[in-house]
Amino acid sequence: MKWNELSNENCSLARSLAVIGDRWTLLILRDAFLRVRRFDDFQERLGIARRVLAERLAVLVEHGVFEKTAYQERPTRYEYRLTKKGLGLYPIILSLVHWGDEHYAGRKGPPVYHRHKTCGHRFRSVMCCSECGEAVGAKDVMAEAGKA
Amino acid sequence: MKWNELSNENCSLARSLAVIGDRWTLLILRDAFLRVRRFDDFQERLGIARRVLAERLAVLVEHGVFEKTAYQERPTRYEYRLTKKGLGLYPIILSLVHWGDEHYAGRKGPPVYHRHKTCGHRFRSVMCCSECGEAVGAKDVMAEAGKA
DNA sequence: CTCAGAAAGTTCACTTTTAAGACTCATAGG
DNA sequence: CCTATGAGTCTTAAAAGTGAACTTTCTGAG
Repeated sequence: MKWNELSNENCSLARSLAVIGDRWTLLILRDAFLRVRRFDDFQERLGIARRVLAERLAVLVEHGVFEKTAYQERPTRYEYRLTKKGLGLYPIILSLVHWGDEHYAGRKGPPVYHRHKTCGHRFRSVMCCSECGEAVGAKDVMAEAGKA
Repeated sequence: MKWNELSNENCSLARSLAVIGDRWTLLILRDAFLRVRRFDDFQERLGIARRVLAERLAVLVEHGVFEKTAYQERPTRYEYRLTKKGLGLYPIILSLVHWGDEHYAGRKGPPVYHRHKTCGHRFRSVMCCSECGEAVGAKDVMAEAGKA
């Protein structure tokens, strides 16, 4: 299978991966959630080849994950901001961070903590059921075929 | 940056990606959560090159995501089962599916629904705060440096 | 005016990774 | 013996990634 055929699969996971399931893309997104917005900042923080960064950003803009807007004229300079759709990726990012925290943090604990502004506590992300609000684990879920 | 240097980064997301952030790995895991366990079954369902599949499974076993156990002797045949650590990846998978459902499902709706056995309803995964239980969005979170 | 510098890319010449598909090996059944 | 099954390995060919230099459009300093 070629990478771009992935978006034709009848699977939401595959279709998500076609957009963000790339080595660099998730690191770009991580930095975006840390408010990095400019080409050179991404490039320098990640050490990514400029060609690859340009291509990934273009894909993400095309898919509406980032919005490319000028932050100054003369010379025109652009920045990349997460759209609403892009912000919707946060659970994915946070789940990845959380799994890494749990299994790969050293004795000093995880490199970053997350504080929930609303309640004021440091927290972990927990996956919950939209209907009953309880925490959900892999064993509590049954997959059912949809119409598509 | 080379891919294996990723695990040396002081970032939980990068360390997770070093293990599962690969094009194919998340598709393998998707199938694993659908109870696929054998080499040929993975290979056939995914259309992945056998060499790549063998290599990915080996990495995942090495990292304790899968456990490789013989399900018969003479000739010895193995199967790959998710460990507890592997089951912990479910939130990542489900978040990816959910984002795909939300943005790439056609008019027929998503290809797969998930039912919460405990409460009996079809549900979406919602990311919640471990402390107060409320739903958490990107804007509600503040990152704080840890000691590591 | 000229020169240096910034920001956001492009282009080029290679390396490294990935992948497709044939091939191997051990064993079982007929 | 012949074929089938499961779980891989091997060989090439194609795709992706890399680092360095180059481009374009301005600004500000000397």
